[in-house]
Amino acid sequence: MLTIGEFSKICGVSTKTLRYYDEIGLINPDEINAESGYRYYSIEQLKRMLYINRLKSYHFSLEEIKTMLDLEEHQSEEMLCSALNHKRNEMQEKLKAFEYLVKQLSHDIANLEKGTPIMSYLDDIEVQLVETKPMNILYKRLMMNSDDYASGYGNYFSKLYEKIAKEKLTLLGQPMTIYHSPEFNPTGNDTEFAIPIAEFVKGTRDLPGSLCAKSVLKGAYPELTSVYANLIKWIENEGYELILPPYEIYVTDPNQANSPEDYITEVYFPVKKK
Amino acid sequence: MLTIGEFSKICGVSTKTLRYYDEIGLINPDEINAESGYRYYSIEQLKRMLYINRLKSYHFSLEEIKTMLDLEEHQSEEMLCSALNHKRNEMQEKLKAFEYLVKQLSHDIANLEKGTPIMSYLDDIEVQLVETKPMNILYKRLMMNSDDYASGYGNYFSKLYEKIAKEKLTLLGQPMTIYHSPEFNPTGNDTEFAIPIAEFVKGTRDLPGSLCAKSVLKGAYPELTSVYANLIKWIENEGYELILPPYEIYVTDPNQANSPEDYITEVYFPVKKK
DNA sequence: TATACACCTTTCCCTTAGGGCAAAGTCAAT
DNA sequence: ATTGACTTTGCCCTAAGGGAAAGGTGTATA
Repeated sequence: MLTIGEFSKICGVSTKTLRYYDEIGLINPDEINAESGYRYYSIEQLKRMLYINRLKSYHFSLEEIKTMLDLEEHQSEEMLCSALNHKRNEMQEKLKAFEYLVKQLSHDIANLEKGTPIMSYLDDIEVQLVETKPMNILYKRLMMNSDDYASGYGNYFSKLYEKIAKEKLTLLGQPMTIYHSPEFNPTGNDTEFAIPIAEFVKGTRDLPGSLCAKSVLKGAYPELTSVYANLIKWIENEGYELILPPYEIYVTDPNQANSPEDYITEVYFPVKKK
Repeated sequence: MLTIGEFSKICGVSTKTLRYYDEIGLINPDEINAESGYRYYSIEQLKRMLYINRLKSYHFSLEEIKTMLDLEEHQSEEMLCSALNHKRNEMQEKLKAFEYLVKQLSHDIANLEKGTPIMSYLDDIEVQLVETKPMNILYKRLMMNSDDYASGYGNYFSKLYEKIAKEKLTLLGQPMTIYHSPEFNPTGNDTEFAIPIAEFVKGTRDLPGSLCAKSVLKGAYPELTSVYANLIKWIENEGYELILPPYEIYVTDPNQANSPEDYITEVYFPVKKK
């Protein structure tokens, strides 16, 4: 039998952690002295502890680890396997996010070394006034929550494209998103996905033309927030007001452009002079 | 002037967050109505808020962001730059760690799909009893804390190699680490770096030969914990006891082996029958 | 056998970056 | 004046422990 200190040194975990794990029932000492309250661990518990350490290194929460250990005992290996697969996908997403982060960070550093302040790109976002023509759009409008935001986009557009293909409709432009919620940003919930087409069939509507404040973003979608912010600022400063929901047009096809930095997105704010 | 709700929607940050940032002094509203306590933000504050968001996306803590914003005002761009560079290195480390993690996770999944339990490798760590010969080692013994653990290793060995080169000594084996602290694991603090050589010069000592329990690890260093744990278990089960500090021999040169999975490390526990 | 000292116990507060809820006050439109 | 949307503060909660305090144990040594 090992004292908590000995056990802790062997598995490289602090005694504090071992007491905490005892408390939440992740790993209980083999024996607890009834009088002194001293915890004693057996050498056989090492395996469990090392297993916990490994799962922790995979970024499972202690709660998840606990249920996985329970799974282990019920020998349901498929569920364990699916949990691991799920985590792997999650980690691969994070990996990609980190890669993008390092790239952008390097970009900002390069700029700063040239003497360009990091946020100066905000001043370089150009806003123009344009007059848009009315369009006939095939649309699908629904409430989005931020959960299905990432997966939802491609999904809804492909449904629209599917319909266009099946019914042999005539494509007239790039896909677009119209934000009806007052938070006109991609996590807003009342969202309309649309594609301009020629035919006036069921499921289409008119998108009226109007005077618009327009900005073009060349870069990944997270930057869109800045573009929206900038447009709002511009509208306020120039004395305009928003009269219709704003919309984005995805000029580059995400499936086709090689990297997020090359995406081109146009943002339109239908406005009139106050 | 914008209410907190309007400002929050524009920059995609919750009102709760804005109140918190006000509290910690990260971004204070341009104006606070003295009677109602309502916070009002100006459109000019957008830039600062978007800047904060960007730094947050780089995994800076709010504390760090605060000092960086102060730096900004004192126009000390070098310090800003160095902070960014430091963070980039940190993120690149994390990126590498994530890559390794995904690889190992995939490895475990593959094993599990073949029906091999994840921790079964523990049972496959072979322990042999060997008789080691005494060696003459050039050594450097010092207290390590876990901070300089990662960087320290290569450092101390290269100093030893430097001495061997300068004084034209004769190399007789691979580099090794001897753990004098009772926590015989790589974060232990009383650590001795050593390289076997032929000459009995100053700075060398005798490493006595003895009966040893030995395991060989093929894999990255984080796995060493398992090997140590396994050796301790084996010693206890077989009725041996440790009589001298354990040591590791790095059979593969980390600068030469291409990836951490190919590292070969031998772990020795000098023992005698109880 | 007494004592010193290392080790163990529990309890309480603290950490990050906010989220959730409640009670009460405020703003703007009707 | 009222309604409903918005805002205020205050309090408690999160995950995974870390740190410190006050007191009880185990064991090696004088």
